[in-house]
Amino acid sequence: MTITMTELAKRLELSQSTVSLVLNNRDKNRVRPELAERIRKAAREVGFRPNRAAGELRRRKSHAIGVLVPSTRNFYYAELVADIHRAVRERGYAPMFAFWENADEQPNALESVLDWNPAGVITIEPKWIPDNATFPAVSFYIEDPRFDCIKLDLEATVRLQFDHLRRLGHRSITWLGNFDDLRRPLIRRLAPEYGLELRPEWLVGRNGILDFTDGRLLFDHLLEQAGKELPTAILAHHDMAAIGILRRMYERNLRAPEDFTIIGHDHIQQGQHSVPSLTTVRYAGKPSVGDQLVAMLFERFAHPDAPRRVIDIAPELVIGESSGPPRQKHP
Amino acid sequence: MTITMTELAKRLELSQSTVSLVLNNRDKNRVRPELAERIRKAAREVGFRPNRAAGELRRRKSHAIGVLVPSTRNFYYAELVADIHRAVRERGYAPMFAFWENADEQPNALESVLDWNPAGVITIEPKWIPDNATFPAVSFYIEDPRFDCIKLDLEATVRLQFDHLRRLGHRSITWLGNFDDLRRPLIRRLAPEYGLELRPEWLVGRNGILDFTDGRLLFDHLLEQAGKELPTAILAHHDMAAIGILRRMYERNLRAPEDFTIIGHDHIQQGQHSVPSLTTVRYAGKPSVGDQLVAMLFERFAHPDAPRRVIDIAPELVIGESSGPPRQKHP
DNA sequence: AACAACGAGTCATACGTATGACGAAAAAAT
DNA sequence: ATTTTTTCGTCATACGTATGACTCGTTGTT
Repeated sequence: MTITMTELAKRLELSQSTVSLVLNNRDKNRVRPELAERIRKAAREVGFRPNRAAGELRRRKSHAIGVLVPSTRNFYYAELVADIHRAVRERGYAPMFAFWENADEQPNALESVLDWNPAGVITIEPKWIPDNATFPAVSFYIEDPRFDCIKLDLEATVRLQFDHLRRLGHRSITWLGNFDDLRRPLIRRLAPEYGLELRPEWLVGRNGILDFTDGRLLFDHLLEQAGKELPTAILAHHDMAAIGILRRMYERNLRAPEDFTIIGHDHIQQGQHSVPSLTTVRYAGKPSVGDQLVAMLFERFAHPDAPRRVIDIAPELVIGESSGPPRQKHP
Repeated sequence: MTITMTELAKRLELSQSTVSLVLNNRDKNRVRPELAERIRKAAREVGFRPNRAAGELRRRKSHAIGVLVPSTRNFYYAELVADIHRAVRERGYAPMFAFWENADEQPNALESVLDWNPAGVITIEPKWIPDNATFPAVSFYIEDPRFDCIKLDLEATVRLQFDHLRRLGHRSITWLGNFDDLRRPLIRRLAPEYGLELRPEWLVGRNGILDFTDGRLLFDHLLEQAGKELPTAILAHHDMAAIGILRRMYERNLRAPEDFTIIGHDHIQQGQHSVPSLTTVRYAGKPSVGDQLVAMLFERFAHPDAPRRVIDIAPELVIGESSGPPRQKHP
């Protein structure tokens, strides 16, 4: 924000165009190499930095990428954000993040991102994108028929979890998580197929974005609401909730996997450092989800009229200490 | 990036200036209210968005705030980042984050932030800022004589921790953390004052940015390197390291606080949900550190020549389950 | 009646850069 | 010797906006 290119040119007694050509490496056959070097050297010395606003105005192209993320309290998203950040910058663009904690904040978050005229937008769990959206977008987790999308193969996920539980000898399960989550109906539908009982009174849930504390609360609800009989295994909304459940179990003098098998989802770092460590599901694959989202968006930039793409990511089971055979008699 | 103000004006058969005046609320006594309303309505209808680049170019002022953060693997920083993000946006600016994992990546991160001509910069643990920096900056944790700064009162921190340990009856301690951390010399200096022994062979450490795994490794190092006698209390670099230590203790069939008292630092969320929960130190205070950093920077914008400010933040001890009286006889 | 003050808009310009069109000199080709 | 090509630069312009200067009626003041 200090010295301009024009001023630099004046000092060198050259035209601004010449300087511009050199500094943008467009000087092939247009500027003598030694002169080019002199310009570069001078630019370095005075610490010249092109004015981004002027450049973008002239090129008629923004280098901002809007990224809409539901909270960073979920550490899975924190890691995703770091990935996206890196991938976007590697391409010479700048990510503009906006976080929303509740669904009704999303319009707001979107607005504040659009204020930056982003070249494209990446949304995680999009709940609301206006119809007159003109920018390219890619979405994650929840599908939007207008955009490219990366989905998790949730049916495969549930089947993996169920299969694991069946092998361990479990006969009953429940799900502690968000009411609206896409896995909830899947779990209800697939449970019988694996010989797993899921009583309606075991199904407790919450709305909104969940964190550790919600795991605690949901576990308490389960114990209050369920009758004498309890399931032997619990599928948690995500690892954070699972950690909250484990903590609450500890406070109630219950142990995993002896009293309940707990299975998480997301494979966040600290799930592997908890006591006990978490059995969970991860979505690996190289490149990472963040990388793929960014790659997809730039693919779309390059080919605006290519057919819409949907990528499914396959789950992997990560077996930790929180799952094991059920007790014969429940406490 | 679609309809421009000029085009909007043309459609309304008005001059671009008039539209500009209205949309920037500079229309007092210059545009008839009903006409202003008509303009606003039209703008809303076509989804007009001012071109940020043009605006910034004209106003000669960027709305970007550079934020340099050492990694987000440290969840304390993840929370700090979220705070800064919110505070910056509330002021109508946009944070440009850059993360660095090793000290030698910081120049790079800084460069990529400066490419956006930020109006100011916030740095966490700055190791390297060039001398010819022209922008205002504020730094956190490590002091830079050129910039405003928010520091933690680390001596008070160590004294709080030591006092807690003395009351519990501890006579010996060590520190598992980064070699270069500012607390290391403090701990060595203050330990005798509290009747706490700290043998040189107990002092193990690492370089760089630490996470869960480093806690594990450091604990192993300690057991390998120390002789027969071991300290009864361990100060961890931060909560992440502390959680790693707790996990490793569990694997080695050791328990906190019976075998070792563990004290963390930072008060990250999941430290309160671990088993056992962490005794740790937090830096509370309203507003949060993130808010204060941002406020400080904007204060600097408003008064570029005000004297340099340094704010010290007082620690608070948060007592969890990981600290307790030492065993009489060590295993 | 003369003039000031105000209301309601428009004009013109500058912000800093990128780039196609142009020019002049030198080199190469005929 | 003339024409063509290449080399090395400069000129001029546009990107979309914000804003001080300006104009032209209308209303108010003495």
